Amino acid sequence: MGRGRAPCCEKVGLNRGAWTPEEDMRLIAYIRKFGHGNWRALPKQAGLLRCGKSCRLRWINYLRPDIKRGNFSIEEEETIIKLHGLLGNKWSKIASSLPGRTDNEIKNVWNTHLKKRLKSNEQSSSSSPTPTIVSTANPDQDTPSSSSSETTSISIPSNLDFDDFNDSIDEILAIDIEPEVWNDVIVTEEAEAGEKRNWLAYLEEELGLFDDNGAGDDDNKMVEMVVVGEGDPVTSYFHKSYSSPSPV
DNA sequence: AAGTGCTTCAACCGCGAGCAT
DNA sequence: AATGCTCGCGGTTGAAGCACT
Repeated sequence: MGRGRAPCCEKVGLNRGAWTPEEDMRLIAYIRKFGHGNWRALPKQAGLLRCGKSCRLRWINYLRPDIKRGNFSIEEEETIIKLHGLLGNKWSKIASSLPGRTDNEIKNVWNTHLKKRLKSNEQSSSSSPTPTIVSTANPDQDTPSSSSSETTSISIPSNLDFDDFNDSIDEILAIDIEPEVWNDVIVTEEAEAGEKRNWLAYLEEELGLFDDNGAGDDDNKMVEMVVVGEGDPVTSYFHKSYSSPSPV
């Protein structure tokens, strides 16, 4: 308090809401090349119409390479429950004990799954002689069972080789680009990379990502910007964003 | 098939902490 | 010591997807 909170950004003229694949690509590419010394200055330098806070959040929670995507294992859930019992809503502290997991993700898991489960367990334990606290209701998979989209990730075919695409990104990154001209480089050169077209065709065919009713160029561009490399943040993005292949 | 309600989770908001000046 | 600035955290929101009717 009394420390004069500066507005995180001028909100006018900045994008808000869901990140587009192109924005993700810009952010990833910029951070891979220049790092993120100053979040406030980053979006301008990277040519992003986002506030620094938004960039930071996107990177931390979603794009950084060491993010572990996918559902939480039983062990992870047990850890969360234990640590929450000790620490309360100290999500970042809890997250530090779960490598690859973010505070935001843990918070969501707690609020959507674990809290409810504990509650129902408490209720059932008061009426049942066998109180079992922690465990997912779905032992067949390492996901908490609940409704709908528990299985949000698809399994990428093992023969997919992301390295090719990653190489082209590396080539781009090897070019000494002034941040001011970053815009043009990303959008033109990279978008023209021929091998990406092959990737797209391959992915669409293999994964049935799109129905062919003319989803439009934008949708195609989505995938184009999304597939980067195994273990790469964008692959994680891919998992999330295209988790429910539409039946072809 | 369409409508409605529920669930999930990515993203936003506001605040406090901590560092620099 | 006071002030300004950035970063990180935790709470909350709302769009999208899903299940149910």
